[in-house]
Amino acid sequence: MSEHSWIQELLQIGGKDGKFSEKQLKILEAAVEMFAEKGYAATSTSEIAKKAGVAEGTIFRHYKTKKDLLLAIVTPTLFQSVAPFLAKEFVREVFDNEYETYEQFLRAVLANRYAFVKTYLPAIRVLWQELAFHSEIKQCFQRVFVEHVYPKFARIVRHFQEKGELAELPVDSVIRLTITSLAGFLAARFLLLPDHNWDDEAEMERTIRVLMNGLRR
Amino acid sequence: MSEHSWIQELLQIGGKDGKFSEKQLKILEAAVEMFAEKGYAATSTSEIAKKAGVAEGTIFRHYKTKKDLLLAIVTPTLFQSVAPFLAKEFVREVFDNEYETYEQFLRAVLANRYAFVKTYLPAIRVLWQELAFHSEIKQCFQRVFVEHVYPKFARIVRHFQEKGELAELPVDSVIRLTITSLAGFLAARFLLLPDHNWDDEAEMERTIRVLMNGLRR
Amino acid sequence: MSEHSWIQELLQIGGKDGKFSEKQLKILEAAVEMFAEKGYAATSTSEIAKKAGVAEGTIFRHYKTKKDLLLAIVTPTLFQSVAPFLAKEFVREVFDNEYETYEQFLRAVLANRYAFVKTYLPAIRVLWQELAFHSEIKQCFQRVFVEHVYPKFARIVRHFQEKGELAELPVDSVIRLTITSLAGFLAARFLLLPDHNWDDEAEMERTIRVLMNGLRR
Amino acid sequence: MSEHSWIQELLQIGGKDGKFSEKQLKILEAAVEMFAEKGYAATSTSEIAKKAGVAEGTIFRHYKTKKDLLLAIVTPTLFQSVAPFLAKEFVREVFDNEYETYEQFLRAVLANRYAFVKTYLPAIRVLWQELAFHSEIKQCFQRVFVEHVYPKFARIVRHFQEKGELAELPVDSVIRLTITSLAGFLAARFLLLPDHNWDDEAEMERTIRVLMNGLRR
DNA sequence: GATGAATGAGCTTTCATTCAT
DNA sequence: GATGAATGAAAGCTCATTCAT
Repeated sequence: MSEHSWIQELLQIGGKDGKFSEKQLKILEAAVEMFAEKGYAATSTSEIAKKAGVAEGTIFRHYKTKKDLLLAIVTPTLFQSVAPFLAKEFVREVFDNEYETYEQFLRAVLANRYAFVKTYLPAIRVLWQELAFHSEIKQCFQRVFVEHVYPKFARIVRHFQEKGELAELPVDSVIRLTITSLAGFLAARFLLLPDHNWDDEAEMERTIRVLMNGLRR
Repeated sequence: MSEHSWIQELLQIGGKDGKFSEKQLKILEAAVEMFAEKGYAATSTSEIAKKAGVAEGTIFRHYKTKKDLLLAIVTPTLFQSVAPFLAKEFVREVFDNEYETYEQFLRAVLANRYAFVKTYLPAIRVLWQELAFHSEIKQCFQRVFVEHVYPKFARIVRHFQEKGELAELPVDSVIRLTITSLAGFLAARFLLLPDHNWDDEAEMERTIRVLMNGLRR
Repeated sequence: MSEHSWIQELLQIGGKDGKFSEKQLKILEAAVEMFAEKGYAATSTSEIAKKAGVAEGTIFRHYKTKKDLLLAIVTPTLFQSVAPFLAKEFVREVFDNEYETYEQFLRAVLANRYAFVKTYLPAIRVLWQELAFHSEIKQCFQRVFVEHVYPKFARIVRHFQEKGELAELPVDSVIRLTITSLAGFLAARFLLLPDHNWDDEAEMERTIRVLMNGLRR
Repeated sequence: MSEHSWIQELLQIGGKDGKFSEKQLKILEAAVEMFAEKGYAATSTSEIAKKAGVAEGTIFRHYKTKKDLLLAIVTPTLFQSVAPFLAKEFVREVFDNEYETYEQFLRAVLANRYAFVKTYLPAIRVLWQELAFHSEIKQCFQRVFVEHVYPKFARIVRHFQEKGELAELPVDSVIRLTITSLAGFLAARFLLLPDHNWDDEAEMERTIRVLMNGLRR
């Protein structure tokens, strides 16, 4: 019946299946699209209601304020954005030699995040834009990064430095350079020049190769 | 008398000295700060007027609409952002062996753009945020890039590929990787983690080094 | 419950009964009165709202712009102003000897329009004033006149010229003189000197008599 | 030097020659035209200033308020509108047999007022429109009518009733019917259907003829 | 649970008017 | 006398939110 499966998937980080009614999904879908296109502040709830095909009041039955609606979109997106690092089995996979090299690890991460961004682009746009203006979101982002992403990432980097693959640069710098490289590709690919004629496979390959040449001992 | 020299400098891409009155500069300064902090759409003209210490009507005497005020800030910022590539002597400097290596060239560009971003951060924030929502700005940006930045950048890259310094990667990819690396550093440094304890000299050095290791033959 | 029957009647040229809510009628009534008193341009929507006892936003829920509110009043008034000539049975009545003479016909028309103006005076004032400034209204008026009023009026005049009652003046002049005489009386009576001590019956009788003496063979 | 002679003539009801400066005339001319086209309330002083080619402040140097500017146009126009009846020699001319019949008298008045309206149409439009909204103008108009126009007109009507030319209708009705007929022609000719293909001579002749047929004993 | 009319605060913009130059 | 930058009140209109149905 529902056509909104992508929204539903994005929002269901846990197993809360069936939580969203048909109308609710329409509202969320309409909101993501309009927020991505015009920005949160420049989108009116009446526009969202019209696009979603519901009455204005219906929005406020589900979300007490317009901002709640934004957070309902942005918070799950934020968590999904760093999902691999939240997964319990993730670090174990690295250390259990599922990835023998940092390069293999990068390749896996990039492929995974590429697919994620491609699927959920509008929601990511919204997150990215509004991050700058809403301190709750920014703080949430920083907390997640500091508590979950950074420690695991650092262990992985140190692991491959000890294995001799990576040069003895400061761990923070390696992380920063890595994220910048991968995110830089995704930003260029999907945000800045989405209409450019990209050879995705090749460009990802080059991105990894150049980065690894730079980072290797 | 005036304290707004930084705005004045930013906006005077040509030699239009003395063009801005005291009140106009106060308006522009207040607008940049508020737009950077809360976003264009979420900032009201009455807030700007109050912060600038002028009557609301005064804003509209100088800028017919709120959007005109935005463009008065964003357009010069956009041009200044790519200013080195607009300068006539720029390419000549490269080919006249002012820069013997791509690495030297990168170092000069990064130092220059680092200073620029540091000085004009709020205006750059505004440009960066609103680029996504206003097609006129986006188109202007793309035109400037395609007509001025890209061709010169490509010549430089080819020059150093022919000299044997750079690997024979596609020119577009070299440009993309270069911009991503430098802009990625600046974004991390000034936008994402401005409060982190950065050792700017060292991190810029590492950024250049890793990138060059990646790009070298 | 409702006290606004006159507005409701005026606006319901067709059989759209029950179309207007209580608040909508209050808005229309307040608007007609204020437009008549101060003119459209000099009346603010906040004044209308206050007089109507509704919030200002409520006006704009029903009428997208202030001008739409004007047109909602003026357009029906315009049609009602020439209503007799729009009625399908009207011409037949004349030719079926319901009126044996032009004089009888004039008497009927004048009595009818006298009652109309007396009842809907404020709305007619508004129509009359704004006709001069809004080309849409003027064009609508001209179209209705040329397509509906003039042809029927001309047939009637020719009919009584052929019967020998009216002199062989140009039809256009007869129509012009007739309308000028009747409308002139109504304008003097209700617009220019409403406070004068009028003997309406006698003055209407004189108006008809003098006009007919002038037009008769 | 000046091109504004018509305005100057209209405004100089007395012999105040040379009273208006070049700029003042430009302001008045621009104001009349815009008030006639859009109405007093819908015309801004800045529009007038732009059209007149002067600074906004200059208007307020000559006329303390926008309303003063309106009155500076409307008051002279009002007096000129009934000018014949204000002229001292006017009644004497009638009784000294300069006009042997009411019909001759009407013909003279109509020709004179026709020329006046044709020359000063925009100012008359303004007077006519604003009369309805400004009680000072209305009162001024009524005072002039009651004190100057009506008594003289009444004497003339009685004169020709005594001479046996006019029927023994109430004097007020004769005056009303006369004014209505002449003003009705001028209104139709210049305000309602200025673009119609008028044969002015013939229509004026018919107007007089029909009216006289109606009023004659 | 869903609706949409109603609200009133707040938005961008315009305006008549002032005043230092 | 003329200017036009500056004003701030008020204009038309939009908006997030409420609530009776």
